[in-house]
Amino acid sequence: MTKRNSNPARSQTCEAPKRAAERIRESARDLFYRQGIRAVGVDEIVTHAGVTKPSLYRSFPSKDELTADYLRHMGEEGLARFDAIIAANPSDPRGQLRVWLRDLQKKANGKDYRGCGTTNAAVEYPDRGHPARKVASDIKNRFRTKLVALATALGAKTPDRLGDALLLLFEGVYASGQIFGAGGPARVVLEAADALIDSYCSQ
Amino acid sequence: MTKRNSNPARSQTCEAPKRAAERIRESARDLFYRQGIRAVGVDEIVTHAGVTKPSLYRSFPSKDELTADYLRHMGEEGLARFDAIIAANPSDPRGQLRVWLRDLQKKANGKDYRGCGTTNAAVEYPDRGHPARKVASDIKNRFRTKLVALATALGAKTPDRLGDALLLLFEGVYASGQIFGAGGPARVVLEAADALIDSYCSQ
DNA sequence: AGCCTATGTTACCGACCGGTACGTCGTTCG
DNA sequence: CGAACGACGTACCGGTCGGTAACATAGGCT
Repeated sequence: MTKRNSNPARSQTCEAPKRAAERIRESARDLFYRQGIRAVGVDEIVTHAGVTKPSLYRSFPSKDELTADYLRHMGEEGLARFDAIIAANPSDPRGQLRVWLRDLQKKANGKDYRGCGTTNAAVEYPDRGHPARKVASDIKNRFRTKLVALATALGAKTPDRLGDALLLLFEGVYASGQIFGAGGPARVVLEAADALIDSYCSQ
Repeated sequence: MTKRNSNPARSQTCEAPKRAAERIRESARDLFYRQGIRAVGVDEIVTHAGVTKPSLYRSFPSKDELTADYLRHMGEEGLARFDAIIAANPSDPRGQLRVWLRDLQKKANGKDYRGCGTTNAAVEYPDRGHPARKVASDIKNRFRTKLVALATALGAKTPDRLGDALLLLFEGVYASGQIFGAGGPARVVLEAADALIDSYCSQ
């Protein structure tokens, strides 16, 4: 039996869907990221969440839409984290990037690192009409824009190109991190980024 | 291994009745690469190949093994292509890399580019015990070694690190190519590689 | 009280999944 | 010739997939 929660603060103003939907979101996020989206069935999700299938389909129209929701949440969170690091180190763009990269590198060295969930979703759903793929593309485009802004702050001669070069590095860490694990190519990302910055900012 | 049983008297060339196994291989490669492995069922493969399911299971013990075979063939081919470019431009390592990169870039600009099938397979099969994943890891390790050799030829101070930096770039092109399509970050890979080489080779 | 909303319970659907038992055909060769 | 053999197809299996219908229950609200 699932334990019943006694939630005294029951306001209808925000987030009326109290438990089930959120538990499903968390479970889906966990399972989708670790095992891949197509590899996880809805039965596994509801079991992991301690709810039942109808509860899932009351909150989400389909598995595809649940997937899109998963990507949306994770993507917005990632972009917000990026912004937070930017805000925490004002007027030091190189330091901002370093913090972000070191953080990424640390995660990429984790035993069960699985790369970027957004990129992975794009791999699993190549069809550009798929709801999950649309969200993934949106997130990636916005990240690309942020990197161009960062490259501008870094003083690049061609910021859009430095931003793209850095994006290549990021995607490289995502992929190689999950393929090679600790000790993989991701170990050089800091110095590689420095090399790119120096090259694009020198005159 | 498939049994060698071609009859010399019967076949003028291995042409007219293309063997079922080979048709299956080709179809699997086509479908797996374009749509993803988990997205393609064995029924779709045999239909596309114009054969029937038992023919598949006579040549391959399981879908997982067919997948491993697909990755093995594609990977060996890719590594051989790399070697061929190296051999075609002796004593010009930078030129070798440029040829390889320009070729990759051209493919990455294709309308339905889907990145590296090996990387994609690793994304779809995170379990390191899976036969497909094992093949993928092997191919990637060998590619990494080749890049270190190239970095050595380029005269890098720390060839293993330049090789890894270049590998990050490659994986970046694979991922961003299929996400952003033409006009994506892959457009800067040539100059980014040059920047990395210069940095790692300068003293 | 009586409703409303969110959830659980059970049972079910058709489609598709990977995989197989077994029959058939055509060639080869004693 | 005709038996043996290797290549292939027909038909089918049990399980799982995403998704749904119908009904029960429990608690908060007016």
